[in-house]
Amino acid sequence: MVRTRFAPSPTGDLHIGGVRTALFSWLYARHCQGQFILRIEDTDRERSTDEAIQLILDGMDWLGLDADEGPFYQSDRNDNYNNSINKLMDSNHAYYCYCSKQELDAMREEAMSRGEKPKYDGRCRNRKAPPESYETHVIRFKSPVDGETIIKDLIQGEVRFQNSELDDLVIVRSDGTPTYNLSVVVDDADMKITHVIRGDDHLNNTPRQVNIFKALGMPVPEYAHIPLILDENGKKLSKRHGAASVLRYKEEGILAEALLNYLVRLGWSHGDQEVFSQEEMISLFELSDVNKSAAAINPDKLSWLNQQYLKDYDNETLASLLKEQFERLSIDCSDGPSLTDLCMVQKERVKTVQEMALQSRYFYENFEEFAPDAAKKHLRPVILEALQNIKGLFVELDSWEADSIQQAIKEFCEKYQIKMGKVAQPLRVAVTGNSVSPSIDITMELIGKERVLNRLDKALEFIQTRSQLDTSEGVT
RNA sequence: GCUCCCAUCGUCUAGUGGCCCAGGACGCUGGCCUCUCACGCCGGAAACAGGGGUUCGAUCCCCCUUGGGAGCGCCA
Repeated sequence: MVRTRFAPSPTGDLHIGGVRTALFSWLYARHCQGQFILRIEDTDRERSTDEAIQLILDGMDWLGLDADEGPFYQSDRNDNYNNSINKLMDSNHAYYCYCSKQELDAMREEAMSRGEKPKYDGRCRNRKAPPESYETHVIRFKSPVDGETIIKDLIQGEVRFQNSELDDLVIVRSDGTPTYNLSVVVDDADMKITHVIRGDDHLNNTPRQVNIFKALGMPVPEYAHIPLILDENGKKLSKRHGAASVLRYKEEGILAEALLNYLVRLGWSHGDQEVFSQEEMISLFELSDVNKSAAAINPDKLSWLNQQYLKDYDNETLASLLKEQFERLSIDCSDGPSLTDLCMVQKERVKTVQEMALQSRYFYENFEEFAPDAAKKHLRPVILEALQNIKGLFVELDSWEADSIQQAIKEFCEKYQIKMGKVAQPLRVAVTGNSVSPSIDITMELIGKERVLNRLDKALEFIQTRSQLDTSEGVT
């Protein structure tokens, strides 16, 4: 049974780099019909916050990355760590170290000046008794001195580390709490994790962890280190670019499905395919198809994918997302067309749900002014008479539906020998206030007859005022 | 500084010695469709980091250089 895990530390936002790690882990578990475990690594009590934990849970939930077990919290597992620490001490795989901070700093500095790696030199390793005076002590792991540790990474391939490069790392702090390298190993062992899938910033830690597994007599899991994600400039993720919470994408109107699809293609591919349903992702995902190099995020491509998903999205579901956006933007959508009808006509002309909300204000709210550029171009005296006449036709219409509206406009165009485009644009500006909207017939239907007629009056008035202004200024 | 990892169009990638004077996607761009916007459709420009090998033949294998990244904490 394959068991994978996602083990974030709640010290900051769950950003898309973390999400992709979670996604790969989750996909692999699902692909193998195994289990996916969520574990919160909160051993650093200073920096861990409840708020960050909640954000992680919310993010995972939004994306549908469901865990079969957990969330487990490291802060609840002290007994497990203590057991393992005792085991290591008893089996002579760990020892007390009494070195002071100053001593360690001096040691590192000296090593650097000699052009060596700043390692701990193991001076407390064979100490029989504590020194005369000391302030505190930590526990260090006895790392093997010679030989090499080989990692057969499922993505990076075989990676060899000389054990002489590894030093005796601290596994218990002076306050008695375990450090990361000890707790991951104990947790992964206890939780019977078979495949550790994580960012390749952990690759260098891996030999240390492997050695602890061995010292504990526990089976070493398989490792798969996935490359990091870079921001759009190819730099490390920062708050400004990509490192903000994934939930921000939700706020911006990105669909969970689209984000997942986007993320799965970062570092993984299946031939030329770009769009994957969740089922396809699960059945096609293989660790052996994951790339070794870092990938930069590309907001344009995410937008494009989002649009692809949007245009085929279920109207009912989309309507509820749209409602959230309206609320977020403080747009009152109670007086106007049904949200599902709106979704139907708007979903293929916008890139995000947020954009859809922003582009749909005029269905619910009256606008104060016509967009200047649009009005200047389309609401001109030459069109005054035509608008007046066509308004008359609209007034007479019994059924206010796209079909009948369309027919009225067509008849009008034929009668007066005007091209559709000549009248549709002025109409559009008149009833929406701007020059972009769905096709004019459906737009007018959804706005509603009364509003359309009112807005036409307003437009006619606008043109008249304008033509008077023009003549008084001697301009035509 | 030391150790480890990486390197195909601007970006995401296909490619596992001949199918490649390198394919797809985003973006950019020319056009078609069209009541606007968008969708859709048809075209275009755009890459194997450099140098050595190995081989009849290298994007693909090996080495070096260069360039990126990660780690070297009582952070995770």
